[in-house]
Amino acid sequence: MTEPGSWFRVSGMVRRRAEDADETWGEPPAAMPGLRSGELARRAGVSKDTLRFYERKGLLEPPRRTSNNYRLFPSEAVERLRWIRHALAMGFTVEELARIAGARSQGQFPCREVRSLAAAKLEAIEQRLQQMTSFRDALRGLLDEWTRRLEDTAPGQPARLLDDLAARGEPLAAPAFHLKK
Amino acid sequence: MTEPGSWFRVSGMVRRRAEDADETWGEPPAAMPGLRSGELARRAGVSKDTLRFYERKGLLEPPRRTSNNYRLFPSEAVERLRWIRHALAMGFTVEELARIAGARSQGQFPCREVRSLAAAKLEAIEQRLQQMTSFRDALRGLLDEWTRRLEDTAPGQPARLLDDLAARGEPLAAPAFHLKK
DNA sequence: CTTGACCCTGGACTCGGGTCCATCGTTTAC
DNA sequence: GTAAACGATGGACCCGAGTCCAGGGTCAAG
Repeated sequence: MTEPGSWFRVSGMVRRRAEDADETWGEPPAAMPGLRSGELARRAGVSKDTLRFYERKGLLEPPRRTSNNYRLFPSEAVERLRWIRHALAMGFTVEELARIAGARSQGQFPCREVRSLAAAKLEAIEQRLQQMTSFRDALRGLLDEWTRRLEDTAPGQPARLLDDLAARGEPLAAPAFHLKK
Repeated sequence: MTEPGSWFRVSGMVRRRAEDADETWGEPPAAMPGLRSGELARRAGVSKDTLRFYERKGLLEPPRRTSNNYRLFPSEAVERLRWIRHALAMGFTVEELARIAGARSQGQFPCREVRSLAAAKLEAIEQRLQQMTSFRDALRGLLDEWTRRLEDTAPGQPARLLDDLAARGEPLAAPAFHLKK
């Protein structure tokens, strides 16, 4: 179509500004004005779809586009994604991060909110830890007993292990944590 | 619309069998042949929908029906639901329970499987606990630091708390646990 | 005859954090 | 000129454990 190196877009659309010099294929140049999605995805260790997802959710602000509508992320986006991933790992939700990111892009620095959010997470996690710990203890006890019982039971015979569960009073713990996949 | 073929309700009603004597309203009679869904749901502390759900999933075996197609559960179902709830709380999945229940209704007693499943759960939980614990420690440390930093920062000024996250190496912990709802 | 309490059904919806897909456009290499 | 490799898009789909809904049937009492 148009020759590489000096290409105009048919009607109007004048490209060929110095900045765009690197909007071309090949190696990611050192002083490139930005990263395309694939590149960013690779560097940040997430999928391109995830990038789009974050963008939709307002967690990543819409990057500028090259003339052919490709996303061109600033290289800081890599860092941004790092903290997104850390924060998610911390238990922040995408929505919370979106709020923070939103405030930040409004020029605010919602650090106090961030901190109180984090404090709340800590709280939640402590609680969860307690639950899980007592749950683990109960489970461990149960297992020990089952093991003993199985030793006394001929193979193929019922040991009715599960009935022990029903025998206990309330459920061991609230089913409040999801073991993920 | 009287589903054809299911429990043939021909032109006349085939009611009035001795067993159906109690299929009537009012108090749950003492020696009733079974519980209707609402009653069971209430006694077991789950919703009727949940009962249907468990039934669909093979976790509860299909109860017999009264002549008007109402479910009539044996009263042991209450116990059954107790262990279901306990087991779910333990981290068993519905599917696992369905397998166990299936084996059991085949006349097998998969106690050893049950135990090893439980052992796996314990394992998973221990792991999760470790993750969460180290995560909590990191988060706590971060919070402390943030607090200190905020004290040194004028209100409205950036403290860039989140940047700390990105500064760290790998994500604090795998985002492997869901904090539920 | 109506009201209200109870029951049935299949299928859609929920939540969170993405993933997958079909279909399309753009650029480079053979 | 044509395939390969990248990019874009909206929308459907996934997991798990249920919940909710619309549209019906059944029964006793007033």
